[in-house]
Amino acid sequence: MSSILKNKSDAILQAALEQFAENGFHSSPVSQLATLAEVGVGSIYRYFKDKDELIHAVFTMVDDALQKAMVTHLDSSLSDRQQFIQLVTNLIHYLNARPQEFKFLEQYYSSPYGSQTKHAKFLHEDSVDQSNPFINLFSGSQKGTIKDLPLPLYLAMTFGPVIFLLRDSLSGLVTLDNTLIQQTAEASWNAIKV
Amino acid sequence: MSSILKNKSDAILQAALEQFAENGFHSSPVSQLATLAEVGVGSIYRYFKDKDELIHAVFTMVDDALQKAMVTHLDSSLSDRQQFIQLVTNLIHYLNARPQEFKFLEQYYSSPYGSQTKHAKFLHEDSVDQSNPFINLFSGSQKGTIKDLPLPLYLAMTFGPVIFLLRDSLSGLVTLDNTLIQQTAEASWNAIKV
Amino acid sequence: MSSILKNKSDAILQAALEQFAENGFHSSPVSQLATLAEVGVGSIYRYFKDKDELIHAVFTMVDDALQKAMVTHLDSSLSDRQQFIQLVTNLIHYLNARPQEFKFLEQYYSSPYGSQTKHAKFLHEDSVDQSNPFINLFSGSQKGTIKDLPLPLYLAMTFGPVIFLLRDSLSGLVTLDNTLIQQTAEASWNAIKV
Amino acid sequence: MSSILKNKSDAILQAALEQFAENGFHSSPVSQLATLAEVGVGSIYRYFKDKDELIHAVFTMVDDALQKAMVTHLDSSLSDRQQFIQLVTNLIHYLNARPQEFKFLEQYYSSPYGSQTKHAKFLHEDSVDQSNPFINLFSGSQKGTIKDLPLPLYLAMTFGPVIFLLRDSLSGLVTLDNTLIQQTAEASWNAIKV
DNA sequence: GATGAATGAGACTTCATTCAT
DNA sequence: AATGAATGAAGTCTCATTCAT
Repeated sequence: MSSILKNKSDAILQAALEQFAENGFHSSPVSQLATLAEVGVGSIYRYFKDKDELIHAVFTMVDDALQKAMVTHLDSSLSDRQQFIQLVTNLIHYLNARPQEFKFLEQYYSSPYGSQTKHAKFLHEDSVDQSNPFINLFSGSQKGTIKDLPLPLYLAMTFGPVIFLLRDSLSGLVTLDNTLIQQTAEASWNAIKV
Repeated sequence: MSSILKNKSDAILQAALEQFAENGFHSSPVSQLATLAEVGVGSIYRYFKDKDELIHAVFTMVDDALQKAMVTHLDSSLSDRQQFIQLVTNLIHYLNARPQEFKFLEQYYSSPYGSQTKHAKFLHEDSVDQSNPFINLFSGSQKGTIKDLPLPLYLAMTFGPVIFLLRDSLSGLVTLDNTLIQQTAEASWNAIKV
Repeated sequence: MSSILKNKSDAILQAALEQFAENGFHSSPVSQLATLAEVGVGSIYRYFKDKDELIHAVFTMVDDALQKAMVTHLDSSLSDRQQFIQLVTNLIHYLNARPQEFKFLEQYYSSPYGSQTKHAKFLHEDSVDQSNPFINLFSGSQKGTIKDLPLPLYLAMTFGPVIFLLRDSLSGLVTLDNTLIQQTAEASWNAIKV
Repeated sequence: MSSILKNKSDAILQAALEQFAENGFHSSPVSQLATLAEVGVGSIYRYFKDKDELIHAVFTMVDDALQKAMVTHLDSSLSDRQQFIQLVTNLIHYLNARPQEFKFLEQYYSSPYGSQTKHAKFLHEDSVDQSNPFINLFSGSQKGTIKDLPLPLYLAMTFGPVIFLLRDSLSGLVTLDNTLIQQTAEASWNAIKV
């Protein structure tokens, strides 16, 4: 048996992501995940203590990949504006191509699960290290390229519109073509630039 | 008699809103709603076909009130900029003071329930009537005060950041004081103004 | 529907007693209890928080009845010897006629459930009141009719042999006829009398 | 090789005894026994057909040792009284020092497992051989030292109180010091002596 | 022989919904 | 109209047992 997923754990995570995105946590019985992952129910409990832990594990998987995707092609030799637009563009492209990941995250953050985890990571001291492209970018205020605003507001102006648009895109209410993506990135930049 | 019925129905809706916001749809047994609303379980089924219908009814209640709140004090004699800032300010004040409503909406939209309903209403033809203050505002492009952008992008730049900030506010990650509200509204305006 | 048991709670307790005695706690699925009690599974959880609580409730029911049975016909005007023999006789008759109750108690006391409850009640201060026939009896040492021994030893000499014999009786290894019962009661008395 | 097998089998039996005594049969997963015995789960099934057989094997191990312990130091040249007291003392000392063995036996006998096995062995014809010290002792009636009672009653008066006291001792309700042990043995003797 | 990953039957429990009162 | 006791489908999780390595 040579599955695409090299190990059972990954097969379970992938199946869980699909089901959770499609049906929500509470309409995805563990038995269904097992069927989709082509494993026995009991196997899921070998790899994950319970359903909650599985949900968190899916989050970690999705979030890690998203973090990486966001900073792809971020060239620190470019202007702040160009970097910012690259970042937003990355984000939209990545998530728009991955509706399951986006739906999962939306659901996760607005559930009791995500209320603990949150995107608090952005704001935590220990994540504010120099290697974080965000921080370099938003410290542009010191360089006079962006306004001097509280960090949460930068984040809100960056991620808020993107999330809102992605929802509409997923609903089929709007088509996220390159023009719209470019317009969005520039509008966000205009919101925070000097 | 109809007034008594109205009261009972309202009591149920209110109890449901509280429980749903606090515990989520799936951790709010109908029996618990009944207890909180001080009615019998069976009575809930007299007013609402099933739990799903109740959830949608709560949404309608919350959404209607929100729509009204947003356009409060919108003086069409003011400048587009001032009207826009008033609108965003209304929205933030209203929802920040009503965490239950906000949590409910977040949960509703990112669940299988909301995926159908959506905030599609904003974009539906039949809501694009002249009496809608939004439309007047976003038709400012014709007056040269805001950029000529697709409607969904206006909405994204208006509501996206607000929602993002409100989440952080509810999480306690940020305090939404008047300064921050003002900064947010202006940043959003800068994103779309000419 | 006019059942023998006047209410559902009693029907459940009775069914549970039967099953527990026959198959043990862990081989008596709740679903089976429900079937035997002729109620729905869910109904059991209306009356008892969980299976553990049901087990404890059965114990209370059985133990209460046993306590009453033991002191039946205890005439304090009789001699200590006669009272003692009456007590032991009561106990044997009662439990020998009720194998289910006996099996249940045996199982309960030697399980994690009973380890907490124990027959500690006999030894607890607050049960050592004057209305307790046991205490009056075992305070016979002050009247010179029984030896001056620690209370636990009285209890051991009274109940220990009875329990042991009842086990054999249930196993069919011995027949507890009146002669044997009388011999047992007298042997126990001889063990503690002056 | 056989010595290695023996060790592995013993390790399993010992681990099983500990877990069963501590947690009960049904709260002792085979996997846990394996971990404690430091063997693979599969190995347990090499030595024992299934969990039931393991339970019975533990019983045999514990019971054999107990039988041996009881007749230790039984000097047939001593008086019946002295032999009897030695026997009871042996029993109490042995089991009071081995709470696991005692707990296991209690649980075994009051479970569906023990209902079959029972301590029937005492009463079975084939165990009533002359080499059994019990039989010699209880045939004292023919020598006029003990009353002429049915064998089951002798056993009840001998073992019943001991078991009852040991329970209390394990529960911490009583301390089985030498005085109490002596008093117990004598009380039992008084119950059956002429 | 030894191992432990994999399995699925089956246990406990919850809760939306019904319906007799 | 109002109630809430009763129900059982369905969900989560455990664990004895197997079998490929």
